[in-house]
Amino acid sequence: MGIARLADVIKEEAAEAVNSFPLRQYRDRVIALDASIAIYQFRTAMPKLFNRNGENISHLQGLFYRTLHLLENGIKPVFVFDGRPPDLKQPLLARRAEAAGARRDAAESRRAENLPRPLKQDCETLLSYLGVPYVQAPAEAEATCAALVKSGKVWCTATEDMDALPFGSLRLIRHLSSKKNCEVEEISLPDILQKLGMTQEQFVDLYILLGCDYCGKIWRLGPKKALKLLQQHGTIEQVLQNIDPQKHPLPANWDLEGTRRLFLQPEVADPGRITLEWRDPDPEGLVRFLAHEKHMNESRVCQRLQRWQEAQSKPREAQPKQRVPREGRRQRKLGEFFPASKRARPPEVPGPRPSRKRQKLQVGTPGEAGSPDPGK
DNA sequence: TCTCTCACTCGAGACGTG
DNA sequence: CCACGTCC
DNA sequence: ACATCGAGTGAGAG
Repeated sequence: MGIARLADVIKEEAAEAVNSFPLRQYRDRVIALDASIAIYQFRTAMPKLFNRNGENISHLQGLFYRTLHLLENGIKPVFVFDGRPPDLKQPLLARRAEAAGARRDAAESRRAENLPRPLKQDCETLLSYLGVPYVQAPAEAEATCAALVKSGKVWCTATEDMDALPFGSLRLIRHLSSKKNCEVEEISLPDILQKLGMTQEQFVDLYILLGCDYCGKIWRLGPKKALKLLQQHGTIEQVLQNIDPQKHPLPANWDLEGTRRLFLQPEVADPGRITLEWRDPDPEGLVRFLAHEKHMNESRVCQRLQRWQEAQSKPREAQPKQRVPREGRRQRKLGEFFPASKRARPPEVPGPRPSRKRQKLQVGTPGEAGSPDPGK
């Protein structure tokens, strides 16, 4: 909610903290993604895709395509799942549920976990077959993403949500999708703090004044004034002593300390106890799971996997100079994806299998030879 | 008059083809 | 390169 | 087996 405001403030007052880089610069970088947000977007924002059992599989399709796109660009993604929402967020969730209407007991039972159980399990299964690690956050996913960045295990957080910044994610990238453009917007937290002349604590205060999800905001105190007053007085308490309480009433049940603590000492997964490993995607497993079990269009799955494979076998695209030694890449042929039996295939598609020869997929080991650091 | 805030609406992903 | 229709 | 979230407008207050 207050996210747009923060984006505006940053663009206007700390434009130097925002840079655009081509996606290629993130080759070999570990990037944390908020899984719940992505999945929810796939599920809601899209023409819903139903398989023959009437199950909505938009999230699988979306996650499959998007993750392969990242892998093709040499990115090492790690997905972070939301845990239990903090108590301070309950009023907001309740309001949303109420606005949504009808069912409050359903909302009640759903409070513990954001995503329906089977939905999440499907995604975890898919990620496992893709060889991509995922992390279960105890609370807000953004908080754990930030902790992973701070620990150095992860290079940056990829999200459209600005929450990661007050949580302390040093780098935040946006617009990470497979658009033609391939330009990624990177926001540097240290640069923001330096340009605004603020500490992280003051930045959190700013975020609170802008109207974060965890507590109400002060009436008639928008981005411009909030920034100016905070820079002038240092803390929200000091700001409050310098504005007219009549004109700027505080919201009810305003837990300022609790909200600050939520950002500054959030409940996160311990990065020290997390090991991130990436394996090659398992094409056979993917076809089995997506096409046979979940009834995604089989030829589409295979086509996409094949494209991924071809991209693997010629990594020269990114760096024409540095050639990956041929020995470094082990190539192995896999059996046919399609089991010899054409059973599950209803004859509705007359000629869906044009080139049989290309159905053989090869698994290549992604070159460990990395490119030098991206910007700064 | 201009700036700022707030309430509202709308679009949203990835692919292949032409 | 873009606009458009399909994905199940 | 349900409803998200931010960017972009327009009205109104200070």
